[in-house]
Amino acid sequence: MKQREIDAAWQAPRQCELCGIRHLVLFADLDSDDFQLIHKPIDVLSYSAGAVLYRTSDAPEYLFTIRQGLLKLVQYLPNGGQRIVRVLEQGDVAGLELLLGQPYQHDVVVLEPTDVCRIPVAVVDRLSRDTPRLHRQLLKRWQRAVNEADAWLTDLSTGSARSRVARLLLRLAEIGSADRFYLPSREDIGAMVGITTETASRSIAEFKRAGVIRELDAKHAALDEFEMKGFSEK
Amino acid sequence: MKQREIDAAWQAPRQCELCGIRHLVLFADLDSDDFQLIHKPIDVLSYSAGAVLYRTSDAPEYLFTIRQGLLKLVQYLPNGGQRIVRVLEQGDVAGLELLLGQPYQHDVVVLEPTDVCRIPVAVVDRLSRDTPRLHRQLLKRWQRAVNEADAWLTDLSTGSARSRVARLLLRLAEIGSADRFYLPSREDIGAMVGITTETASRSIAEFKRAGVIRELDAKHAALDEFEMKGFSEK
DNA sequence: CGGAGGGATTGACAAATATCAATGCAACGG
DNA sequence: CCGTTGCATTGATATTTGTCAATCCCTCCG
Repeated sequence: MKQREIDAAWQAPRQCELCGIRHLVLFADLDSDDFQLIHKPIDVLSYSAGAVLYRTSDAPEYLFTIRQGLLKLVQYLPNGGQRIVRVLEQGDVAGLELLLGQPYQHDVVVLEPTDVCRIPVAVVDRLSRDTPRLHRQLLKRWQRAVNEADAWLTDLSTGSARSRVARLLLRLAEIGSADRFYLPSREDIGAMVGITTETASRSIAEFKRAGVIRELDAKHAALDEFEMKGFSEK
Repeated sequence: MKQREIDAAWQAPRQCELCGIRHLVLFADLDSDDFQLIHKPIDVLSYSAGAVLYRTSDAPEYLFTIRQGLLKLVQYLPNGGQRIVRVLEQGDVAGLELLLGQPYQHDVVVLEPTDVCRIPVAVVDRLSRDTPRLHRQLLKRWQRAVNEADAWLTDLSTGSARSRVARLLLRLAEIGSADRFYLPSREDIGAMVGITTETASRSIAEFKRAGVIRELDAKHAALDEFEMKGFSEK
């Protein structure tokens, strides 16, 4: 066990340098010397749908870079209500708040099979202190989070239920591949746009009847972007 | 004119070092040497209610540190709708997105008389490149923005109209002084919590009748926190 | 003083959404 | 293969919220 951890720690710098999607991730701008500052193991982990990356109550130990997949960030109201405040995809980072000493601010749950790099917070802290090359990437990640959050407020929390759902699907379609996007459960759709499960279901059913979306399998569909934009306006 | 600008540039470092609220602002951690890197004028400006700090269409030249006051960040939907996505108070920064090369993401409008430091983006860019002491403060500002945005999604965009308004007022009460908080126009309340002006008005009127809030003047009120928390739950 | 103008409030009604309940559908395990 | 289980869908109503319009209340200005 000890040995394995040490191996991982030793290999991490090399593996990171060779990472196929490094241009997309937090460590994009680091150089060889920077990687030598990594003295704790960074593990690549895979999760399947429904798995929990972490909960707000978990010990704040790791940041996660999303290599592949889709996750939801859930936040709870004092009265028990819950709301999905964002969705993470390739290149996003979960747990940035740890860098400023905060506990995890969300529960993070896997929607589509996901691969992540699990990075000890100490590693990023150290790099953050000693290499300016990480700073810009950190700022970019924060900025992206704010932009997304603002968009969820303006796009997904305003207007009629149906148009909110339409705008959500257009957003998910941009994340997905050309003709296939992740269609969340009706309950999750409701939690994303602030409506009930039933109303979400009615909207989706209506889109299906109108032929604006076509169900491919239980969790995926294709949509007619032009038509859907019509629905998104009122 | 030229001369005045040069004077300002020369004075900025000293004035910033002596700033009475420096512990609250972006430059909190800078040292004397850092301030020598400032080669463009930082001006302190005052705005009265209704003034516009900037619009999305403005040239991206300045960041603003809020010394005092209250402002709203407004974002527009393609179909013309608008939504207030956040409110800024003392210590907050407007225009952080410029540091990453983005244009202004909001229109920023003064709600209560406001003093700001207007900082040329080049100054922050330079400091950001050359002093790590600024980084932590930048990250803190971004983090605060995300936390606020998430809270606006969960607190102010979920539940019945009345409870959203209640939660908004509780939030504003925390910003204000002990027994006096800024009570926005009904139209702004609507734009903050995603309901119509009329529904906002009905909620406020109901709170007044129930004695949960007391109007002090046109734009200020006091509230009974305990009672209001009752309303905020359903 | 009187009148104009800009919010705020209220009422009446329409429309949208939530709620409660039943049914349909498909995957899964025994 | 059949029953169970977990969603999704749909229907029937109850509530909430939006819409349209009128009135009220101030403040400002001539």
